[in-house]
Amino acid sequence: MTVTSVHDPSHRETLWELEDAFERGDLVSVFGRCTVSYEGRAASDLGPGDRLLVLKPDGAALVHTDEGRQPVNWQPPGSEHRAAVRDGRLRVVSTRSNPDETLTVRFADVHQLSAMGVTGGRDLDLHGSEEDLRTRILERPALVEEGFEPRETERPSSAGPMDIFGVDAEETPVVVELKRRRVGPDAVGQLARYVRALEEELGADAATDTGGSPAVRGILVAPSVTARAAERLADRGFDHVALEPTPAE
Amino acid sequence: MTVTSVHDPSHRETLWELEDAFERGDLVSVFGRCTVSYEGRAASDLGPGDRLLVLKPDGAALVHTDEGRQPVNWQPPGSEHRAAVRDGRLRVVSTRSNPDETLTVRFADVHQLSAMGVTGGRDLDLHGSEEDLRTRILERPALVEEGFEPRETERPSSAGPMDIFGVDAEETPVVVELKRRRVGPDAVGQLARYVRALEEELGADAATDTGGSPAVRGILVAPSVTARAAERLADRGFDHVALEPTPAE
DNA sequence: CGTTAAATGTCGTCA
DNA sequence: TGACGACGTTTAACG
Repeated sequence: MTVTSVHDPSHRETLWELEDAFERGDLVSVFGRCTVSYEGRAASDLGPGDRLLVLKPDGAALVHTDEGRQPVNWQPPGSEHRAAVRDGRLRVVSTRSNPDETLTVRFADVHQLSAMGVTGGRDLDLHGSEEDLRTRILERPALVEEGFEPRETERPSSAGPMDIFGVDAEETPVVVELKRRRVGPDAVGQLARYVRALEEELGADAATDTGGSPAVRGILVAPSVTARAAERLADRGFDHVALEPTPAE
Repeated sequence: MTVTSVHDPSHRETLWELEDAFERGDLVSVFGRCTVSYEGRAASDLGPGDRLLVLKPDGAALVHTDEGRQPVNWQPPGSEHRAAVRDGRLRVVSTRSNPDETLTVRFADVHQLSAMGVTGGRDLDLHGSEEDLRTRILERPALVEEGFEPRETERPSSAGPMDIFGVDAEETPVVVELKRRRVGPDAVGQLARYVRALEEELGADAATDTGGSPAVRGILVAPSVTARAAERLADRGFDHVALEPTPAE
């Protein structure tokens, strides 16, 4: 592991270090005073100020100010970084295509440059996602409802794949939509599309009869729902089951 | 503007520099070999590897590997950073509440630390957003349709505020939903909710008559729509108007 | 605070 | 490559 570090370098010196770092595939961070402009899906301009520019060997570029989780400007992985000195000023340009986008960072001053060859793990072990919720339910279907029997996950339909397809104790088809956290109205709409698609598939004649039980049931599994989502659930005759992706401690 | 920079510092030396930097409100970047663990809405663990840790004075923390636009782990603004040396090893912990979340970075080695007091502009001038699209239409309503007349923007309804409310040449109420880019089925659902809410508001009796024209029209303005979104638009009897947020060059 | 919808969302997966 | 939905989404606006 090698780290390059230069303090208050000249623009031309920074250029050399950047070119070397690109060559080596280093992860680069540059502190400096700069302006930033972007043109692509949208367009933006950012006046002079001190920022942190991060350049990654996979093509990602990030411009960070002293605030926010999000970079003020960026370029996604797959972009190409180039550096040059024009009129004695360092300029870093990152471009990509599809869509065509360009990020330009013009430095007035470079305060600090570091570059590091990165080794070691990149694989994050993350738990508590929607997949954990699915696993939990498949292991213990009664968490959804007594007598619920999962038949298929990611079952295809004309409205896309539904999270879990199964039947209830009465053998009525059930579409289960999973959300790892509190949901709004959009999730109900998603569930409704799956239910409708399945009803059509099973035959329009099987549609809800007046006063009868529905041909296809919809169950939304989520820790909780907003008031508006609850309304829409009631409208559609869907059920909500309160369940966390991981068991409460 | 002052930049602090130390190369291959000891863990204890890093601790001092970090505490000073927190005190000054500096933007900090640390290159080093570390493990990362997170616990909060979800939980994750990341094995040993070289990473870039960015600590911001507003409480944001970012852990970046050599890949991806997104940090592999992070903490949002408003968190609190603390640093300590335990068993001779530097440990940086960032915590926040509501929800309770903790990010812990344990360093095996610190390669480089830089800290900078940030001054200068943070205000980004961004154009090409949905607001530009709204402005464009309000200036030239015929872009939506000949005879379209906007009456209100952000008009409230029981389903939330609609982007543009107006009437067509026949004085039929029109709900316009704006999207700055190609849209999927979710946008049609959003438009449908607004149209239904407005129909209910204007009186259920005004609902679509058999073969008659609808009581309330829905128009989706977006550069383009996916196939499934087009289906749903047709189902609902809504129109699509192809329009970019900024005029084509 | 909670709710809602936008975003240069980003990122994976699958056809 | 485009479409689709999850994400520890983040972020801003509004009640």
